[in-house]
Amino acid sequence: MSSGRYQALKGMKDIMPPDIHVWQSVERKAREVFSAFGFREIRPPIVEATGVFTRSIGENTDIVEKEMYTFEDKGGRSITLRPEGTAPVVRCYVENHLYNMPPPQKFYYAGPMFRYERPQSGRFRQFYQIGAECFGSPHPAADAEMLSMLRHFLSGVGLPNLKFQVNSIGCENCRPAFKDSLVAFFAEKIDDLCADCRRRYGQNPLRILDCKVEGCREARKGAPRVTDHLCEDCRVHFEHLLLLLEKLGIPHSVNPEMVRGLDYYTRTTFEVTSENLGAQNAVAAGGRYDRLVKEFGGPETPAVGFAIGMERVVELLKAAVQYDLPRPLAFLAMLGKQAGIEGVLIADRVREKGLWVELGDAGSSLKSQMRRADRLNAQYVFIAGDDELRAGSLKWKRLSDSAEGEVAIQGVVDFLQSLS
RNA sequence: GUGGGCGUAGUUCAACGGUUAGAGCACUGGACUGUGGCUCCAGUUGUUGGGGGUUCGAGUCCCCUCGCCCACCCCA
Repeated sequence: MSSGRYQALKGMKDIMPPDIHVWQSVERKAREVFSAFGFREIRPPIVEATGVFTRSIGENTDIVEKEMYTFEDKGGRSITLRPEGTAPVVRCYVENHLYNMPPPQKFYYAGPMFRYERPQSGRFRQFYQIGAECFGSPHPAADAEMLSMLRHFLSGVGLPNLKFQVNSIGCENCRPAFKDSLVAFFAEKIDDLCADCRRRYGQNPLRILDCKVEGCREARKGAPRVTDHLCEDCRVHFEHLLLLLEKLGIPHSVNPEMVRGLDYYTRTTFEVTSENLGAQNAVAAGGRYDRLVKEFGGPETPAVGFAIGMERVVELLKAAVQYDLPRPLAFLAMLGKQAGIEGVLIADRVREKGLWVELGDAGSSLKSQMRRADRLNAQYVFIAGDDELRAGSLKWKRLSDSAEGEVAIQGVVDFLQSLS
């Protein structure tokens, strides 16, 4: 608002109380659930050589073409703030020869990503993802495990009713043929397509399938469906995955029109969406990427992963769940210089036990200290004044019901420990 | 990159082109000299985002600019 001072950059936000407590609880839940599935944390750098992203995400995707924060470092190297988490993890996996460990190797990460886009509801230039990657298993069971883990996380955090959509976009054997049949299908309808789709027709015809323009919806009726054009292996893989999802009781729908924005996906892709978000309604998304490790110079290694959009999860949770703000166990009001010294010592002993105590200002009135205790929502107020110090004890008051009592100074720590 | 909406106190918002830009909440103090919340009283808070223009006079109208929000594109 004030224009002369510094502000956070466009699309970047300070995450602070009270929201930070929601963030922390989401992260805690992710670690808990992912650990139960055998995933371990990995923390790659936030900046990578630019090639890590251009080669994996795809040269003519929007991310690479116009959304990356790319700079030159002082040595003239092109470096990029990571726009997504999978490529750095794959780079790490290959660089550290993790393919020599017994498969599958399972990792998760959490942290900021950067994309230079126009911000809008649910979309930021610095945003946070929690992601998971599983290397070394080609089986549909691995895909199912990822989706199951995602569901446990979401319902564990308080979002049990989100929509799961799955699709299979085939592999390098069947996708080219499918693309060809799409191109053939749209060839005679090209005039009915919107300007964007006419461009997509040449670049990435799959994208025409999820265009929202009415004319394009109409034009694609009767278009060939990926799921009808899968090769035998891909078809079996997908059907097995669907069977497992059924058995696991994960409500899902197959959406043959779902397309992902990154080039590296093979076979399974999936997306979890919410109707309570805005236009950017994907809460989490992911899929299988069986060729990426090899492209990074490792051995052929199948893999599957997903990423969760933190601010979207937090947004939904703030609307759905009531969070209790952390509150101090006790507030120590002090009156006069002597009490001011004694009080600091008492509080120090209590805090040593890990209990939250706030100290009042010994120079201000008891009334204002009480008011501060109330605003902090402290459970107990302890009062240290001349009378109390002479008697070697403190008065206490419980703010919820105004109950009062006395406790020996020597016994304050025990007293508070018994309360917490 | 394109389109739309909005910028007034810490915050939520008022103010027909016309006096010194107001109110609720919040904050500080008091009524209650050592007991919070409720009530009452008093007090503090502004480059009306910034710059230019029109006008006797601009928070209000016009232009530029910056920022925020929403949508497209795309995505988590």
